[in-house]
Amino acid sequence: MSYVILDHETRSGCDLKKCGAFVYSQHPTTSLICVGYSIDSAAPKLWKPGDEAPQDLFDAIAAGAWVVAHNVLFERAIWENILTPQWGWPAVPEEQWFDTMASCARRALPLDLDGACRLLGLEVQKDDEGKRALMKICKPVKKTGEFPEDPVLYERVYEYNKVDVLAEAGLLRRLRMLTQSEMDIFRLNQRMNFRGLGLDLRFAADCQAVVDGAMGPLEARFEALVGCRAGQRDRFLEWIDERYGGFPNLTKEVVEEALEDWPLPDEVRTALELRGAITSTSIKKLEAMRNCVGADSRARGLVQYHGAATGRDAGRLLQPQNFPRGEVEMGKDENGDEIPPWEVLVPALQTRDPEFVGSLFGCPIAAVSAALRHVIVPAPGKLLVAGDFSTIEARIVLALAGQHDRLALIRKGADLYCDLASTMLGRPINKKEHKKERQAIGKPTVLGCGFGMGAPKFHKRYMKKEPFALAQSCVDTYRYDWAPEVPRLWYGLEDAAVRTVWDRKPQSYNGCTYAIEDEWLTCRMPSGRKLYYFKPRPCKKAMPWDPNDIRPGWTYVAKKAGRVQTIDAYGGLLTENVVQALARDLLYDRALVADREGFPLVLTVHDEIVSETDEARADPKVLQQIMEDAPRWAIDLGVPVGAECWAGDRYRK
DNA sequence: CGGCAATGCGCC
DNA sequence: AAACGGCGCATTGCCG
Repeated sequence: MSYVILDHETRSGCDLKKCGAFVYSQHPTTSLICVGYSIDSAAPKLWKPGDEAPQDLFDAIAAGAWVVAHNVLFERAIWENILTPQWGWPAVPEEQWFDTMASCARRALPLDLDGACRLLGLEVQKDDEGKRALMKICKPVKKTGEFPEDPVLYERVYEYNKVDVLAEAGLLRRLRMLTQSEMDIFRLNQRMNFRGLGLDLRFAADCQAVVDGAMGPLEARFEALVGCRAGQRDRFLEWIDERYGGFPNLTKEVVEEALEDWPLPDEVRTALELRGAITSTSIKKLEAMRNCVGADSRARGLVQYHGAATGRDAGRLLQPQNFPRGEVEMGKDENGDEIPPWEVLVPALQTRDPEFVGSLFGCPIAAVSAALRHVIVPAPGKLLVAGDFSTIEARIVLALAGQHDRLALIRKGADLYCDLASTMLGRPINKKEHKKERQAIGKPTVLGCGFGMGAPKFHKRYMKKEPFALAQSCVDTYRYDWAPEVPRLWYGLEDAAVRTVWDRKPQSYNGCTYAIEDEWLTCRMPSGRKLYYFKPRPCKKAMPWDPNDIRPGWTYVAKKAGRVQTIDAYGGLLTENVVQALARDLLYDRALVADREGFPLVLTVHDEIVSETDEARADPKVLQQIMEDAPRWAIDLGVPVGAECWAGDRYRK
């Protein structure tokens, strides 16, 4: 198969990082510096605006060559919005585009070109000087508003471009493309990114008006009280310390505990409450929305294919995967029926009156925060149809562990949280009469204990105010009574992986097969997909409970918290990885079908599918049917799959 | 001023 | 006898 490596260099007054490739490519000041390309490993060639059209490139594409770039959404946006309309370049069929970033993602490598090449030890020259040259000419000079025209810098950028083309070619040679099933998912991801999410900009402006109206007075009150701005953490801490000791920091956890339980002086309490509203960062999404929305009110390029090593997508730009859920109560209408919060929240915010919003919901900033996801709307004449899988990770971990009794209960319609609480308390628990037991014991234990969390962490995270013994009892119940097969799964996966890394021979456990492939440890899962762990190395490690108990273990290299780190692999982690990955495979198996059968996808959120479709076809029951029609591997594994779906004219939870 | 690292916080 | 994980963005603080 023939392939073309493509790399555009551009300049613009638009901020690519803030606005994303689509808005950037449509910005009037954006233009090409050059296009570098290499056909079938030939030496890179360069096209510059004004040059004759690169006929060899067009011929290769017309003959069906793959068109490959690193972060291909950028190249596609530039091609569609500049090269075709302004320079007459022919359209590239959707199926011909490919992205070396996707190849990196599949192998759990860093997604940036430099980082991936460096970690792989690929011999491509590093061109810092070229990069600096590009940085100098890609933005207008602040004072004049003109782009620098220094020919020396341009020549330097042309060289830089060639180096990048060669680096991408190196990546492609080393990593190759994707399996067919991953290619299908990659293409669905491209479609999603091109469709984008519709934004109700008018409502976003309403929200911003409420924020603007509320924020000034809040800031003024804080500054009058404390004498510094709310963002100045260290100065505020000093101020608190003069009035009340015992604040190690100002994390949410500490502040919440202080507000609830400590006998704070009134002024400290007031200042903390004010600061909470003022420093609320989620409302910055309103600005992000303005920045990355196109002329047609849609924001594109929001979902990174396989952004996490497990295969989950990552969010970009306005990051649609972490909208606050909001803690606005359901009100009741005159018949005593619950009113969905958005039906009150949205009209209230549309008044743009912070005091009115405050009178209904307490803090106007918190109300905006809760309403952020409602800015997402379908196109006129369409509806959002969406749904999520019910407690999917808890179900997958039980299935993978072979905990058949609990799976049978789920199939009979039992509620997992009630069932666990019942096991623990030794008496029947039901959803209606024992809300508290279900919520405070059943739910955290089912969700928290599947991946090896110990009692100390469990206590700290879920029941700080309860006796430690209760936390211990939850953890013990899960491990020894409720799902004893699950700990066996942790140890089984750990043992299989350790043996594979030490002996370099494949080992399986419960349908997961670890093997050494090239520079990776792979884990082939029941879904057929493989997880990758880069540079696995044997190591010896002391057990947490006894520093003298040294056992074989292994480490791998991955990007964590933004930088490359060596990570210690242990059973709970491996289990978590496989379970998260299987949930993703289930999601995309169904998403592909939904997309094909009348529910064009616009977003996925880990266990949730969001589609946008004509009002006439917007039947959530049909989507639910698609989602619950589990693939063969999930049925064989015994995963009970359930989905809850809805249709509506605003995004919601 | 810009880049980088660390931290905090939102989601699943 | 066993340890939660997976993300990105905004902000602060530090460095050049």
